[in-house]
Amino acid sequence: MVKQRDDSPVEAGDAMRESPLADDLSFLLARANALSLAAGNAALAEHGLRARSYSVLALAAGDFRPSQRDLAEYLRLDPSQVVALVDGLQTRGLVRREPDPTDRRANVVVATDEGREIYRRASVSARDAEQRLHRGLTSEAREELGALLRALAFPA
Amino acid sequence: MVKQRDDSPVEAGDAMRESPLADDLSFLLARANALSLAAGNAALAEHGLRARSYSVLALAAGDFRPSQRDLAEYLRLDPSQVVALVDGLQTRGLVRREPDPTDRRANVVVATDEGREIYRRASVSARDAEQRLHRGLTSEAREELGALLRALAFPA
DNA sequence: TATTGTTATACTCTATAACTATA
DNA sequence: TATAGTTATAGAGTATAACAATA
Repeated sequence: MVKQRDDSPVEAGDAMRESPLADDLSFLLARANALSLAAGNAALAEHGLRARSYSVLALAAGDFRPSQRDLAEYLRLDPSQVVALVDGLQTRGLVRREPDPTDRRANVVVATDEGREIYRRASVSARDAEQRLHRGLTSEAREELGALLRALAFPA
Repeated sequence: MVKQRDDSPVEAGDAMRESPLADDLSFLLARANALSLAAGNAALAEHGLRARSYSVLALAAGDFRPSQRDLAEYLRLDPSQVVALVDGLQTRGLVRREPDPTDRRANVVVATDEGREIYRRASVSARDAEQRLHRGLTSEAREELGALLRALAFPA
């Protein structure tokens, strides 16, 4: 994420619409992500979460019983980063490490009842923030964007 | 960017296709950006650049004569980060700070001849990497993705 | 008074290597 | 031999605050 400022994020852009970067999908992706991450972190702050801890909590609150390795792969984090994220959530009582009965090396990360409740509330804030950010798009456009991003995010 | 691993980035995803995050545009944007940034940085490394220095050089190589402030706004960087980026490029002789004749506070950042040449070569590498990453999309899909990302990256 | 570039500082995120206990 | 989790460390990126020169 990049520093969030109060002024409009455009301004200089008006003069640079035809910059060498204007058609660069990597640049557009990075800038869109920076705005999205800034808005997401701001919305999650009242729940004591950030984007990464929120995404770990979201997966722990589902029915997948992901191992830490699963979390690392899905979230594109190094396993060592998952340790710190799970530690933080576990200290707050939002997730538990449970032994995987089929593999004594592995921990399964599951949300506690409180974790599920915090996740539920945080997901409302996150959704609100996202809708505010994407208010310029029709619901069809959002749908299309999701399909295109899924193709990039999870290549065949 | 997240650590780049040799194995497929999917794996855990197969079991989590229907995770609470699977439809989260912010998450998809973050994951797609992580892959894009990793590929971009890898492609730019042989030119001694990274995504951020490349984007500064790209704008300095255009016809805009951007001030450091312009660069900060367009790239969503703090002005203090631009100082460091321009310092690095200037030390390598790829850009110059020129006084803005209309505002003695401001520097205009322009690419040197060598900077333009490095940029030209780097842009080929960047384009190749991007095409490899987006090979799953038709050119119409890429066009559509660009339009949607522009709407998010540069809100009205 | 406000803005441009700058310095300084702290924090978060990313990347790598090595270790242990299991498989 | 390989994998899951962990520890440690370094480097890159993000966020704030303050200052001098200029508008």
